[in-house]
Parts: sequence; C-alpha cells; structure tokens
Amino acid sequence: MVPQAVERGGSPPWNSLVDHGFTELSLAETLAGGQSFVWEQDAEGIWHGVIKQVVVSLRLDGNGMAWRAADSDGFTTQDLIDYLWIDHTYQEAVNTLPWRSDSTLAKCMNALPGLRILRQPLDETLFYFLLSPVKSIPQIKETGTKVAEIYGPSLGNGRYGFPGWSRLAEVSEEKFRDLKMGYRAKNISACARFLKSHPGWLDGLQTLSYQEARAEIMGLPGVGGKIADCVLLFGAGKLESFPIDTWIDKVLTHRYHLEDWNQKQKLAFARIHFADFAGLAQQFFFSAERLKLL
DNA sequence: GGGCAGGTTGACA
DNA sequence: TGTCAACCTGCC
Repeated sequence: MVPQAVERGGSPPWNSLVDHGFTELSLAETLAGGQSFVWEQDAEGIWHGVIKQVVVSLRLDGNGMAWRAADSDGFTTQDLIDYLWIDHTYQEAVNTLPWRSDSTLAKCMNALPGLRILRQPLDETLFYFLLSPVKSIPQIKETGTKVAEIYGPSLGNGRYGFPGWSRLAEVSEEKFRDLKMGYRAKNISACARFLKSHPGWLDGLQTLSYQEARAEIMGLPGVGGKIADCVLLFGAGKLESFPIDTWIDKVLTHRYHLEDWNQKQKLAFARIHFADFAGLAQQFFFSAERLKLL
C-alpha cells in the first residue's frame, strides 16, 4: 500500500495502490452496483467519482490500482484506503462470515472476490436512499446528479458535490418534483427541514448501537426498515445491518427456503446466521443475484 | 393503454 | 399481525 508517482505532468500524477484485493468485477459492483450513485466509468475503463468532496479517478492496473485526485492537497492515500475498506479488517470480516458451512454464501463470495461495503458520508447516503424507492440505479443517479449540479458546490472536472441538508432545506418541494422525484420530494423536503433544525442529530446516530440508530432513523419521513438498513450499512458503518430488498428477499426465500417466513422473521434469521458482518454477506448476495451468478 | 417496479405509509380485517 | 392500495415516474 505504498503510494508511488506513476506519471508526471500537468494534471495530478497517478498514484499506485497495491494489495487492494479487487477484481474488475468486484470493483465495478462496489462502485456502481447500488450502494453508491456517484461513480461513472468512462470509455477507457477509468472510474470517476467523488470522495470527501474531491473528484477521484481510479482504475485497476496490473496488480495495482492507479488513482489520482483532482485536488491532490486535500486527498491522501489513506482517504482512498478508508473509503474502499482496504485494510485488514476486511479480510477479518470475510473470514468471519459462515461460508465454510454455507455453500450458497460461498458461491457468491467466490464469484465476487474483493467486493466491499464503501464508507460513504452519512448525510449523502440518506439523501440517495430516500430517492431509491421503486427507482432504478440510473434514475437515482440522474436525479441525485441534477440536485448536486443545481444546489451543490462545483468540484471541477464538471462534477458537483452533495449540497448538504441545510442547503436542501431552502429548496421547495415543487423544485424537487421538477427533478423527477415524484412523491419522494415530500420526504426529502421534510427530512431537510428536520435535519436543519436538529444540527448534529444525524452524526449522533454513529455513536448509537445498530438497534438504537435504526429506531431513530426510522422516525424520519420516508425511512422504513429497508432504507434505514441501507443508510446504516453504507453511511454509518453498521456492518451488522442487513437490508432486505426484492433481490435479497428472493435469495432468502428460494435459496434458504424461507417460503413461509415473513419479513421480520427473515431479517431475524439473516442477522443471526450472518452475524456481525451480515451487511457484507448481503452485498455478495445482492450482486450475485443481480448478475445471475448464483 | 394497463401493469409493474430495488419502498413506505396508513387503512382496515 | 397481516394484507392492500396509493403514491410519482418511466419502461415494457
């Protein structure tokens, strides 16, 4: 994981990160498979996204990962490592999952080695998942990108960052509806007003237990169990949370033969069976089922 | 044109 | 506790 300058020139130099553990497939699924909506791959196969309000580009390169940040002062190798969960705790999580006695899980993990849960900012993650009900990934991306372009800070390279909830609180529900949010606009507006008037409330969730944080965040309009679990998993590092969407429900019902179980029972099963890193198991299932690798 | 989709909510049995 | 329709929009 030693950064090295790979290239010198006018634009920021490429740096190299080794021992990252990704494959092309697991990197693509990690960045653009439904947990983040800020990554795009260009025609040359280079990924462009935003981390900590800095535009970052990266691609796999031989055994390493080449990456560079538009603002090389405000972004370090450690920031990238943190975001992509490239540290020993990932391997520990993988080792802890019950794949030794669970062939369904083993199959998914073997198909997608290196698949990660990203460490994304909580405020932005809540925003994107409030947009998600009954929407496809491209639709969520489109609306989120427009909101950033209109109300967010310019980050250079034609990219814009998340505006923040305080800024969104100043925008009318009508304006959001113009951006194809539909009925979700009402929830975004209500959440924005609440969060603006309760500074520190959202970050405070980080210090709570999974169960406490889940109960709290489900009090927000438009946040039910599924979105709560997504936000806590992808935005608050609560790796025990296990979002059950239609894909995961299909896996539990048919692969784990829980045909007669209700949602609450399925969730209880998953949290017990997959334990502390249930969220990572969920991500393997999600990608494998979507890509028809199961 | 009607049905449906990666979800939540409120009404009702 | 469980089922069901409505909610916006886009796609088949």
